[in-house]
Amino acid sequence: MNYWLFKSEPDEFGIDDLAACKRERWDGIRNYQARNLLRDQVVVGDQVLVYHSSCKNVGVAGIAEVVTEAYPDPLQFDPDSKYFDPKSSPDNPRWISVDIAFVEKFPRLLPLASIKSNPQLDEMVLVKQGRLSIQPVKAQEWQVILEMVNRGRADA
DNA sequence: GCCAACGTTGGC
DNA sequence: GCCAACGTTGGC
Repeated sequence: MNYWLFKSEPDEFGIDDLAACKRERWDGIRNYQARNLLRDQVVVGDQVLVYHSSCKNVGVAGIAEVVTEAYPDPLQFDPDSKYFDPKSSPDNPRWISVDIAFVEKFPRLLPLASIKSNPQLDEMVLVKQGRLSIQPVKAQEWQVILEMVNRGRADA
């Protein structure tokens, strides 16, 4: 079982949307590094930190679980979608998706600033290579993050 | 809205 | 295959 961090823009689709629909296709990935991780390493049962980016409060908002293998992202074939890719074709799809299911919304968002200020998380991909939209998370990093979230819970 | 970091494209 | 130009991401 692997741990990941998936980025979303809460204005488009955030943890609350996932909590409401329980399960959703994670689509629109248009970066090769992220695509390769989805294709080669993400498997059913993997745990995912849902991260909110490009918004007022950036940080980790909750947890989801991978519930399908990678399959072609249908948006790449839809001319009306902003994720349409004219260079892709159904017999040789370029982009893929997985489905994820809602697990938990944190009582409080864990801000990026808190993650950056924790020396135990210095090596996180989020800190070192912030732009990648699908990121591997080490088991140890996952633990540290959950501990930070749980401390916040106790304060609440 | 600015800007740094990074990814992609395309000419050569 | 290099590299300059350009586009995008995303924190602040």
